[in-house]
Amino acid sequence: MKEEPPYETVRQAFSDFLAEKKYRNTPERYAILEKVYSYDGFFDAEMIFESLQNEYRVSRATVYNTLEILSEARLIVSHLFDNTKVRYEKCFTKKSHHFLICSGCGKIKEFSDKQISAAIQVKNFKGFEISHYTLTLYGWCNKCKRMMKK
Amino acid sequence: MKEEPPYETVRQAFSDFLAEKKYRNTPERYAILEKVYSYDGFFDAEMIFESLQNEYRVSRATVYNTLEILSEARLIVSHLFDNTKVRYEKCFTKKSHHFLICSGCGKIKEFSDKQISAAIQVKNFKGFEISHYTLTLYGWCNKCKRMMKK
DNA sequence: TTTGTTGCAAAACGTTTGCAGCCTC
DNA sequence: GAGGCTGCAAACGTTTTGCAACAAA
Repeated sequence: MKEEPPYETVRQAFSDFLAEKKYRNTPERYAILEKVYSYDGFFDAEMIFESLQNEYRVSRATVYNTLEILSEARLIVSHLFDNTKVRYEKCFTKKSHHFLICSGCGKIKEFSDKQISAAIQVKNFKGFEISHYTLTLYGWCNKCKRMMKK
Repeated sequence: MKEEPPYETVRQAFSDFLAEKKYRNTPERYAILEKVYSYDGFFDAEMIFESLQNEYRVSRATVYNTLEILSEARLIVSHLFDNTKVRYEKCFTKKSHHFLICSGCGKIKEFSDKQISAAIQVKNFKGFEISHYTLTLYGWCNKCKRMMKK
């Protein structure tokens, strides 16, 4: 599941993306990219904002703006598991995201499955070019299933 | 894609669910169920609240509470396509929801695919019982793809 | 020099909560 | 009668906005 490229590659990809889109190179954007890539699991806008406070002066507005750009660049993906806030994870070029969510305790587990990926990749939509996808399975873990029966 | 049961069946299923969970039968809950099942596409909490105002006195709190119960009962499914609000659709016993979303214009299209469904149903997670799932494919429709290149 | 980007603070938005009173069971 | 459920309005937390100042190109 871990095939992370060296940070320099990520930074270069971001730089290329900014150039291509004619967006400006600002130190804030690179500071946020670096922070973002220091997380291994999910993170949200507030986490990035807070943890940058000690090292760099950035506003919330810029954090939100930059996370948007990083999503466009597909260097991160956003997930809306519940309605409380947007959560992100770095993804570089990863195209597929598979989750298992327990409706009882809300625990989120990532998984991967070659059969499923293959079935999805094979599908061809005319007039639509797929960039990435998310599959979310909802259900009940054993622990919650037991509790439900009581 | 339309295999909708008669409304009486839905109402009965709801009534059974309430009984099973020892939730009370209130007129508000049935009024909301009826309104919910009058929509063919997506709806949100505010839409239900507003359109009930003319016929019935219900509070927003009750609408939110009832939509939660209807989700538990799996008579509706909730979707978080963007971070603005929760959207619902009736679903009765439908287990799978497949969407195509254009990252340019945000248009959402539903589709179905037997191969993909089969690959997912076949998967067996020990210690986890799947109730339903959502597959969301992101990409670019032709129109937006063209605009992007300019 | 132009104008995209920033920080700041206020505002917006959907949703949740606390509480007194109501109505199922 | 007990307590789950209701309406109401205020509160909440995340995200967006407006604007003046700044700095990348």
